[in-house]
Amino acid sequence: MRILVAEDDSRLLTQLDTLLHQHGYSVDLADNGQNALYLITENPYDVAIIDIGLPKLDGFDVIRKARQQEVGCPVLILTARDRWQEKVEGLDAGADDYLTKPFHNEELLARVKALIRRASGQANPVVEHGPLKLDTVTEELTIAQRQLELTAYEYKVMHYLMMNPQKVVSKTELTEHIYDQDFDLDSNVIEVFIGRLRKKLDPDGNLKPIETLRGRGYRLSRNL
Amino acid sequence: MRILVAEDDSRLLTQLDTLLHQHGYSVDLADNGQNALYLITENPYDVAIIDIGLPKLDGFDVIRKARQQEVGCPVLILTARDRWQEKVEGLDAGADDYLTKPFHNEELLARVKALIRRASGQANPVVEHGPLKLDTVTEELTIAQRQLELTAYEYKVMHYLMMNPQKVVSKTELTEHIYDQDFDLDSNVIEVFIGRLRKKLDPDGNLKPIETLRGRGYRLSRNL
DNA sequence: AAATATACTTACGGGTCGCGAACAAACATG
DNA sequence: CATGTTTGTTCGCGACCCGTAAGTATATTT
Repeated sequence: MRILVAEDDSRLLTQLDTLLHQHGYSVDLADNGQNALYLITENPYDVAIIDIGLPKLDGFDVIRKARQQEVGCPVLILTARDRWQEKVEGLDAGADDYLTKPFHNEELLARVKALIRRASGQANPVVEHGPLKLDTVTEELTIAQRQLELTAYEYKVMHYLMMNPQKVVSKTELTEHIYDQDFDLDSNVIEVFIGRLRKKLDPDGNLKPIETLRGRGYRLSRNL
Repeated sequence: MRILVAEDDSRLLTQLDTLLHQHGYSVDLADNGQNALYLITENPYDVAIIDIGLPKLDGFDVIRKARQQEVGCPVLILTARDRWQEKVEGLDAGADDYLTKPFHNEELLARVKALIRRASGQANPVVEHGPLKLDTVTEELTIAQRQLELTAYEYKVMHYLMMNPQKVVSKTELTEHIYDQDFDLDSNVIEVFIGRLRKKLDPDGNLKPIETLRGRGYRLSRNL
């Protein structure tokens, strides 16, 4: 999952960067509104965290202009505690949630997770698809009661697939959501991870939980 | 489905080319207005994506002159962000939708898909014809609940036929919509694909879902 | 009925794409 | 700093898909 963070206080910016990285997100950063707007229109983020008091272009405008251009990604705004009225204006501008500074890391993470879930139409933190069960809180994947040990990136791939069942997910799409800005799109990492996942999910090779559609992408098998 | 892209920024042009190719469209390119106008009057595109700021002949003129010559194909115009007022003039000139640069790839694809659907009078992403059901999101075809595995080109042929039921579709028409400019029209690929489709759709040969009208083309059987 | 045109079938080659194995690099851990 | 794990690259093999071409069948015309 890929997140945009727009915040001008550089201390807080790096803090958010490391925090989100630690929790497995890919992060792009902006320290002013112009840049934030550019990034959010150019890349498919799963969440954007935007401070209201940004230089060059304030957070409200970033959101409004992004929404004008039909950017659908969930937006979480940050406001100073003594400016809580701003939350109303922010939500009007098209934000989805807000948080007043200062905040607990856990609080932020929880909101982010909630937004991602809501966006994918999953109210529940446990995503199921046939015998597959993915608990997004504990990051555990089980297949037919058998629990699997996934590495961080294996988890990311699986997570994205489970969030988009019944859909053909191209390798580019996966790459764009799992890595940040500058990553070589011609790499074959995705193929490698799909391979590793298949081996773990289905060592004997009779279930075929991940289907390949030549030239188009991957899809979770519907008959499991 | 075949698309014309008219854009003078060569970076963006190639980006659009690859993006659309990745998603299974045939693409013709123009980097100036004159060429764009020539191509759009000469070929049956399913969508045209036209930048307003084209050299030699601007996007407005391309659209106006094309409409004068009764070119009916849906047009999506691209405008710079700070020129978003142009959208009004563009829509007046005969465009069907607009998008401001920069934009999300996903956004563009969504618009293109919507235009194609709208043009064929299909509001719904699932096209049905008798026992045939084609989901344009997952690219899955089912016939009487039985799901078929189609290859990329088999899908394209089927898609075009389903978008034009009750109509005789000639081989040339199919070729023109499925391939781009330089493709040998004397080839018999279409016949081959029709054959492959028939075998998959109707292995026993009693339904005859695709009829041949000798000398004129093919049509989906109306009594299914 | 023969000749011709059109469509269908089949088989094959070229090329692309995806997969797996092995290796290298980056990172984490003690 | 040494060791083990995770991540990402390279490369060769194999499978699949596309398009061609040649031969066969079926319709249409003469």
